[in-house]
Amino acid sequence: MKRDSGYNTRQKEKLLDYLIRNKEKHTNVQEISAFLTAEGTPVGTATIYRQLDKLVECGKVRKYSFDGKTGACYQFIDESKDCHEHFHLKCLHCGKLIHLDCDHLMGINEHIAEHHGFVIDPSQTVFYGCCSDCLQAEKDDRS
Amino acid sequence: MKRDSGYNTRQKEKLLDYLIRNKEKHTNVQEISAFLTAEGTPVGTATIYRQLDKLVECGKVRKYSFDGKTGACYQFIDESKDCHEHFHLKCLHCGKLIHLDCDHLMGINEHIAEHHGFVIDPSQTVFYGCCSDCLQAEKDDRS
DNA sequence: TTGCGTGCAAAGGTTTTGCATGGCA
DNA sequence: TGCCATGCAAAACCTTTGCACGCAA
Repeated sequence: MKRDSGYNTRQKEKLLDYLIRNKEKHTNVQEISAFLTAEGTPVGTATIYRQLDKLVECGKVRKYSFDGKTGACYQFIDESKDCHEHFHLKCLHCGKLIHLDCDHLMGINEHIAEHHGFVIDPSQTVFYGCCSDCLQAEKDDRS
Repeated sequence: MKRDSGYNTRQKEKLLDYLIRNKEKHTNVQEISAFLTAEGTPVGTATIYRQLDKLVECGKVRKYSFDGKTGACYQFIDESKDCHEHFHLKCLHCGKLIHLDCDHLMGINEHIAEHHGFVIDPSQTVFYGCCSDCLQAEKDDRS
């Protein structure tokens, strides 16, 4: 993981500002671009991609790509939440991201490291599936 | 999930044949196209996508979207193998994809369903981290 | 004959890249 | 001043779509 070297530019500042303000949700390049343009401080698409790459590279932002069609999602990593210590669940229906603090699950790391020689990076790993709300909604639909 | 209705065409046959022959690995449209072309029985890209969609639709093939850049991966579902869904490990360093058949890990599903009300879709879930080869290589680098 | 399947090319969308210019340190 | 960052446009990719023609049933 690289360090956050580089110049401080208006674009970089605006982008980071937006990401931090929206750290509780996933966002994407289109959204960022639209917002910054609306704010009167537009930033070129290429620049957004390049800066996001760096932020991902130095561990400040998490990148999710689960569907090539909709494009990648990005989210600022809230240090105070200690996201390296737990897994994430993402609902494929409503897009909700769930932070999962569970000691039982953290045992997965050890198991896989021991039995499969593979070291998992929880901050990059997301379980995809369907959350309880959406399961309930589906059930209601059928009845 | 739909049924496998439709005509039997040369293209469909060739595609399915390729998928079955390579059921132990993930493949993608580019690979399929290249192979069929090399075989002297080329199939149009659009047709491959359309047929794959149908196969996914009727549950014969699983589709993976790891990261938008490399495009989606497809794999024939081997019914006979009692090939329950398994998880995948993807090495962030060398990009290797590891299929992980492990009963212990499948217990995760039950745990999360029971304790967290969330139903995981293993076909969409990938553990990211570092494989044993790359861990070894890193160790060697440092020494 | 009917209507789905196919191939081609074009379109769509996301992400990357080349290159000249701009701006931080 | 020396680089890195930016912006624009073009390119690169993956995937979908429109349309005329082909082919299975």
